[in-house]
Amino acid sequence: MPELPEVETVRRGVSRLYLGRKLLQLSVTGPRTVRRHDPGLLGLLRGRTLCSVGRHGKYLLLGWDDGQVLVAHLRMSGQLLAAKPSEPLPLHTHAVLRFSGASDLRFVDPRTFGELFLAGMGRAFLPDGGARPGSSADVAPMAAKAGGLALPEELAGLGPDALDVGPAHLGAALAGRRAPLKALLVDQRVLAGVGNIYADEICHVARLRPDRPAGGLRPAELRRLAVATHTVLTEAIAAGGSTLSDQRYRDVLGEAGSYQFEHKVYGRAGQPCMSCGRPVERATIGAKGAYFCRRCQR
DNA sequence: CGATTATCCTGTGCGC
DNA sequence: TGCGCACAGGATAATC
Repeated sequence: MPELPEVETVRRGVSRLYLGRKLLQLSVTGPRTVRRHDPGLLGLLRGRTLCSVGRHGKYLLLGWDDGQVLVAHLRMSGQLLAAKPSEPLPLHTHAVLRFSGASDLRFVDPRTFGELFLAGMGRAFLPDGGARPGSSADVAPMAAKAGGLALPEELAGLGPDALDVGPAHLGAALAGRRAPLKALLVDQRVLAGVGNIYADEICHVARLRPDRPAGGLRPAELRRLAVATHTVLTEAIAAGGSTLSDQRYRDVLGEAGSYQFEHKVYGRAGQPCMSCGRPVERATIGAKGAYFCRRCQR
């Protein structure tokens, strides 16, 4: 469900409601939600004060006053919802953060693909207890920042945040690649934050077919792609993200987004293209549905 | 190595 | 109305 605009909307809500608040208790009931390390380690956060709320791509980074970072990913169906302790727990509530002077923050996730983990806690719990290949200090993530936080080592494989990429990065990352353009837009190692909805919307604004071989884009097309990426994501954030018909995505206060009303192609197969009127087509790229206009996008 | 697919889950909507 | 099936905003391990 949540892509960059939705996660950014959640980030702003968490920041507004919980920044500077002290965590009184963190309870985890879902066995799959904290799976990268011993769930009991989250007890280390008790008594800490939230001092930064960052984001890189679709990952939320909660920074605490002792330097710890709690990472959250909502995957397909996760939600972070503020609620008073007295309100009944929704089905599929897997974790509850209790704060001083604020509502509880609940992690609700029916499909259980989402996860929470404390950054930097993985190494000690690897079977061999040793260093992982490719994680040596000389290739450590350099100056990458996400809301003032250094990027945790677990996220070192991510590309730059999609709001930070320009034509130069895209040109270098797509050069020589034969995979469809859309497949690389949703590849988090290329750029972080774009998912299935926004890849289609970006391709439409850029007037590029999602099935174009990614390496074949000309300089002018790469510039359009970079501008479209920034424009679409920025406008989607301004609209509070996209809440589809299943109403699954909600911000921290339970409010729906409105960018779904501005979708040009996503989910609109057979309906007229907003630009030219030709019916929007649906193709399959990387086992996912891809929507585009054959006339407007080439 | 790069590109494709199979898998983890629950919920929903569609066709029959 | 009810049932079975396909599919869903993602990431990643396995396979070709």
